[in-house]
This record gives sequence, structure tokens and C-alpha cells, in this order.
Amino acid sequence: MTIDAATRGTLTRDKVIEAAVAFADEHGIEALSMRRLGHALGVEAMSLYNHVEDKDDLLDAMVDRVYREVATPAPSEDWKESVRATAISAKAAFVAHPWSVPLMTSRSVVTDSLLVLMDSMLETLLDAGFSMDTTHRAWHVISSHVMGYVLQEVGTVWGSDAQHEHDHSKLDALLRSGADRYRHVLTMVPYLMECSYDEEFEFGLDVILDGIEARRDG
Amino acid sequence: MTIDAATRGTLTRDKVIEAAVAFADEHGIEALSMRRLGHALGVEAMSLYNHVEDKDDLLDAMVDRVYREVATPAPSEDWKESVRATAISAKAAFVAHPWSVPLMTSRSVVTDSLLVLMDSMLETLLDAGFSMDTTHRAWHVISSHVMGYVLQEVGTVWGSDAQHEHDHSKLDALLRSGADRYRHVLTMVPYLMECSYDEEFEFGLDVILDGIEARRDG
DNA sequence: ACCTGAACACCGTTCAAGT
DNA sequence: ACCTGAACACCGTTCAAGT
Repeated sequence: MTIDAATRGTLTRDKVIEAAVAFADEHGIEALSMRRLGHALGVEAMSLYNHVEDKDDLLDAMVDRVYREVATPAPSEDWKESVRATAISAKAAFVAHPWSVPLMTSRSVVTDSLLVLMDSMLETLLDAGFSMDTTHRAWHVISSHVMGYVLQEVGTVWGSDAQHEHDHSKLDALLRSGADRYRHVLTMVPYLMECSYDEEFEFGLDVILDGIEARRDG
Repeated sequence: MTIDAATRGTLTRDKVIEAAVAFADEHGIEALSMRRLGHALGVEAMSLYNHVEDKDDLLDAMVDRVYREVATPAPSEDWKESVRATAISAKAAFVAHPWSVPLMTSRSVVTDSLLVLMDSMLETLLDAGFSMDTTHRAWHVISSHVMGYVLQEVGTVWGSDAQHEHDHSKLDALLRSGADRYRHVLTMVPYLMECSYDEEFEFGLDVILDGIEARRDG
């Protein structure tokens, strides 16, 4: 413990947030308590309050950290390629921290790094000559697509995560019990199980981007 | 208390779930504890365990209740109209219970009424002659759109909910503090604030449905 | 300035006891 | 069969006390 304290040096806000992200990645967000995070840092829970206001503040900072992982593209002639790359990068960041989207959705936080990200995409669209109205629509429909897809990838039994062993067998039982009412779901199960989320995500993204382009108005 | 007990009659699973949904609608999901729900029902918290397995079971049942509010359309010639109506009905149900989507997303539950809903949409698409592959893609892209839009409508500061008073002022301060970095967000604020989510939702939905139709393959 | 220990008001849940 | 009260192992957070 004292050894930890020696090697760890002084605690900082950044170290606390970094440790919280790592902890949630490893043990899941529901396991993250102030006491356990303190323990992981070799410190009493109450020390954390010197660096974060409260748990909400910590969670907000974690979300901010994830948004910051999204790569914003260098200025480019090709708006579609820029937006596409940003969306793909965002999906990757969110999937890498599966707790992030549920966290973003259960608390309406607008953080610095979200605004930076937003600003970049809005700039791309406005510079491409889209009206403010269309730019606004595009922002909503694209972020919906990203969030929605991440949720399906990380938050459903079909999602490839092997950790859903238990839910899987419950689903199997349910499917068999009501076989007739779920006839079409049953025939689709193979497709649902071996879904390539990246591929399907990009399919939908292209549909949306093409649709926006086609509706490019004044 | 005894009067309550008299008028209430015997507790049932349905009554517990119904009360939990009402409680979450009124006080928010984070306020819902077994003790408080018991109190609302005029009963000790421990009595609830006679009707639900544990809190997870209760939450799953609440999600199931929300899915059941989604209207599945009567069989129709027009697949696009059917899917469109289902998506719009789903969004309405989820927005009516703003806690539902965060709940769906933080726990990978497949319940009876989700399967019924899924089955209806898959049937519509398959009957319209879409391949299983396209049907599968369509399911994912449409459910993403619904979930993602609900999240933006109920879970962001821009969302019209007046309850975000405090977050609003925090956002204002943030926006002003970094004015130059968020230049494009700032110019778009009027659009973000007076967003008609229903309208925009249907815009995106139509883009997606048209895109699926255009990619109708074998 | 940072960390701690004890304390407070909460949780979900178990279990033996009541009717 | 259903409900209860006391108890257990947890929470987030406050506050006075230490260095």
C-alpha cells in the first residue's frame, strides 16, 4: 500500500478519470463505485473527492474522455468522406468503451469534446454548401445512426459478446416456447447471429449520406 | 395504510409492474427503489419479492411493458407504410417513457413483446419480397434510427424538456467560454433549440426507407 | 493541500417469523 | 400463500481530524 503510494505519486484529476475508464472497461460500469475505484488507486474513497466533485462529475468526465478518442478529420474537399470517417471513428470509440453510450444516454451531458466533435462535423457540412436546415437534419440523423448502431452491437443478445452466455440460453428458451408467434424471427436468427456490425453500419451510413446529398437544397 | 390495503386488494405481478412504470414516469428511473415502490403500493419493500424475482426482473418487465405499447400494423399491401407506422409508434412509446431506452440499452434484454414487434416488421419486409439479407439490414438500420432519435429527443440538453434548466445554463457558459472552438455549433444553436423531433425523425426515416427500396435486390 | 476514519442516510436482498 | 421486521453487505457523501 505504501509502496503503491510511493510509485503512484500524487493523485490528479486525470489519473482518477483514467483509472475510472480502465476500471469500467475491465469490470463494467455497474461495478464502478467510489470505494472500489479508490481501492484500485491505492487510496481511500474519500480522497477522490479532492479531484472530482461527486460521482456524477466523474461519470461526465469519463464520457468526455471517450468523445475525445473520436478522430476529427483534416479539412478536405470531400465532405462525404469526412463525415463518413468521423462517424466510423465515433462508432469505434464507443464500441471500445461499451459503457459509454448507455452513460451518454442516461445523462444529458454536453462536454467540451462533444462540442469539438460536433463543430467539426457541422463545419464540414456547412462548408460543403448545405443549408443550415439540412446541416441540422444531417447532424441528427447521423448521430442517431451512430448511437443506435453501437447500442445494437454492444447491448443486445445478438451482439457477438460471448459474455451473454446466460441471456443466450434464456433467449433460446423464449424463442422455442413461442415458436409460432416468433416464426419470422426464428427464420432470421442465423442472420442476426452472424451479423457483421461494421459492414451493416456502413451500409446504413451510405444510405443516409446519399439521401442527404440527394436532398441537397437551398 | 390499512385503508390502502383494503382498497388495493391483493398485490399481483401486474400491479407491481404497472406501479413501477407509473413511478418511473413520474419520478424518474433513478428514484425507483424497491423500498419506495413498496411504499407507493402501501406495502413493505420485501413483499415485492413475492411477485418479482429481483430488481433486474422488475426492470426487464418494465421494458417489456413499454414494447407492448407499440402498435403493430394490420397486414397491408404497402410495406413502406407499415414499417413507417411501426417506427413512428415505437418512437412515441419510447418517448412517452423516457427512461425506457436507457434501460433497454444498459441491459440486453429480449422480451416477449420485443420479439412480437420484431416478428411483425420482419414479416412485413419478407412478404414484400425483400431478401433475408436486406430484411436483416433493414431491421438494424430502422431500429437504430428509432433508438438513436429517442435518445436525442429525451436525452440531450437541446431536447425540449424544461427540466434541464440547470444543464442549460452550464451549456451556455461552456459555449461562451470556448466561443471560437465551437463557432459552428454556436451558429447552429437556434436550429438545435427549436428542433421538431417528429418531423426530423420522419425525414430520416424516409431517407432510410427509400434507400432500402432502391437497394431492393435478390 | 491532500488524505483519512467514523458516521449518516440510503441501497438490494436474505431469512426467520408471523398470519 | 403472502406479508413483515431485523439484519447484512453494500452504496454516495459529509465532516472533523490528521499530516
